[in-house]
Amino acid sequence: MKRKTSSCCGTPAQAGDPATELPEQIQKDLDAMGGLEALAGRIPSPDDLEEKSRVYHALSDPLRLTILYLIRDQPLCVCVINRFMRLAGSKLSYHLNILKESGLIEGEYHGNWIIYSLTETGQAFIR
Amino acid sequence: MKRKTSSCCGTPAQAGDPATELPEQIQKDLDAMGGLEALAGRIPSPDDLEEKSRVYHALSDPLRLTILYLIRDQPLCVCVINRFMRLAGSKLSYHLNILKESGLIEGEYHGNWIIYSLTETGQAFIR
DNA sequence: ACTCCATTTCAAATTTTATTGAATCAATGT
DNA sequence: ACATTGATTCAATAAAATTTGAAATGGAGT
Repeated sequence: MKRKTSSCCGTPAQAGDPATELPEQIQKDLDAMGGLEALAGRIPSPDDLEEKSRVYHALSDPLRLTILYLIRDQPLCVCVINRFMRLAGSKLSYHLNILKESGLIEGEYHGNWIIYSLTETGQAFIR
Repeated sequence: MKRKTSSCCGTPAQAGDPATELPEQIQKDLDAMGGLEALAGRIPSPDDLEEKSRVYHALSDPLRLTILYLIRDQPLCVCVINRFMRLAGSKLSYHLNILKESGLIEGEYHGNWIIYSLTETGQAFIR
């Protein structure tokens, strides 16, 4: 038995397909902004998406957020940070590294210590 | 052999400990803002941290970011979203659910379709 | 009631992240 | 040179997130 309307989404639209049925408001909005094709234009490049994801991932852990808030107003060495966190050194180091790789913090050696501070990017996220 | 200065960070500070040695700028900044104790005050509550983490985690995946950008300017049904994403239905559903649970998007049934749109929170993140 | 379709839910398999403890490295003071 | 301390790196393990495919749900039309 042949159906009156083609499926909306099961397969990509084909040249000969009858018009797709969609909820009317969606259809209206889509047309108003240029149709399906125009949608693609507002998605950032894959590289951009990767970069954003990396930053958000770094922010997605309570431990790491705590570190960021700790050094929000003044840089601190790892040892002072760990007065609060009370973590295994290697664990703290692991999280500091994720924050560093994502560009949210930077570390500077001062003799025996490494002093971590927020980068400009980091400051933008921690208010 | 007894050491002249106690360790900075190996163990929590004790009442009788001699003053901790720290890089001078750190020490100065710490004093200026009220010492170690004051630091704790600027860390959000555990609940806040969990909530923030959840939102950032939702944002930490290129697929999910793509979805957010797709519906940035107009709500879309799952089927239109998947015209672009070309994912297994269950996979798309999984990611949509993470975005929904984190409060970045919301879905509304319209007959056979579910129309997803950015929440206010979602809009704040996607510009 | 039955079918069709959009979408979700579930459980198993896979992949990615995080934790642990031991080992390493670099700077400092003796 | 040696011992000490702050911090990182490494390899193994544990835990969490993601992917997959099959099955279930629920609305709409017949």
